[in-house]
Amino acid sequence: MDANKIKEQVKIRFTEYLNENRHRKTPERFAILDHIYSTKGHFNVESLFQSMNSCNFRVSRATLYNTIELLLDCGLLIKHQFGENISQYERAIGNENHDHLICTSCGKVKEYKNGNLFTPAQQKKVQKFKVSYYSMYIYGICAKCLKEKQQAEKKNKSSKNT
Amino acid sequence: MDANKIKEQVKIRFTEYLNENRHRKTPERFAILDHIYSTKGHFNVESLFQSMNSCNFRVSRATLYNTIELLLDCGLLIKHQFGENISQYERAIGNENHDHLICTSCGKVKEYKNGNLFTPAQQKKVQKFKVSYYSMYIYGICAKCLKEKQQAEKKNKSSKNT
DNA sequence: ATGTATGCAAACCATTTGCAATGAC
DNA sequence: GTCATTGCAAATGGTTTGCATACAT
Repeated sequence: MDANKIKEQVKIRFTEYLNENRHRKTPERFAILDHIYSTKGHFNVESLFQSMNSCNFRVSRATLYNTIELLLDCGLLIKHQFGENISQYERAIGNENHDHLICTSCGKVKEYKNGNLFTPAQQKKVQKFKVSYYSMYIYGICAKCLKEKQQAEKKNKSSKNT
Repeated sequence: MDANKIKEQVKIRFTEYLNENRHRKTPERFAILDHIYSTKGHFNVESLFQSMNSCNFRVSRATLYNTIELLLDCGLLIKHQFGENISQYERAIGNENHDHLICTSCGKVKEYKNGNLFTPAQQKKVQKFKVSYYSMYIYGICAKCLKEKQQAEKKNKSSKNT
């Protein structure tokens, strides 16, 4: 039951994040996190909305967007935009890092697990997939924002102890 | 004047593409291609619209979208979506392949030219940029679409000689 | 009690679509 | 002359926003 271990871990991490940032620990937020970590593949807001409502838990789209924002911010969720105008998401933890093969004709996305060894320039055909170009996106925090964030945290902590 | 050489080349390639696909060679299409290949960085439809109209050439947004579609299809243009809901584009030829550093806080995008040597897992700090995750997107044509495309081409050629 | 989070509905805005006029073939 | 392409304006649809209500603190 590795899956449940991961669920516990991410719940702890999310709780910490909410505490640190003075956000409320609402049932909706934890339900959404749990639901997201119950599947491995990509999803979008609409499919998550359908899936949650039909299954057991009633949430509004607004809350989904809101919570997704938080999960992105604390690094538990990854956002993708594969050319379509619908944002795709996937859980960040317990998913090995993988490349994405995106067909520019039909838009289908295949995952391609290959460690970090893949160098597209050297290898023009992958799994019967004709590569036309590739992009490496590295998401993170730039120096300026990091500095601001650290200052905000410092301020936050000092006011906590007031 | 390497830039002009590139402009010539892409113009030839675009002409070939238009011929092959029985699309008309309108002045708008070539003006847009030329304009795109006059700058190196990222742009979006709005900025291209402003830039073209203010400079010299009057085009509608609809035509921009239309032409961009063609340029994407024939591999002369690359489309990016960096989390925002505005699509970004950049010329595909004469731009060395580069990674993109995207700040998840302020949304700014920096280019990071480093051949294909960069392995983020091994190197967590790049240029004072705190990496939280990365994605490699490989765009191309999947086997199914490639087959369909080849069949369509065959059909196209036979009808050409009728 | 206080004020953040939720849910609903309306607003937003990049992109797409419909259609009459234009112009490439 | 024919029909794809253009340009305009309206429609679309994912996402955001405003606000009254609910509920975590």
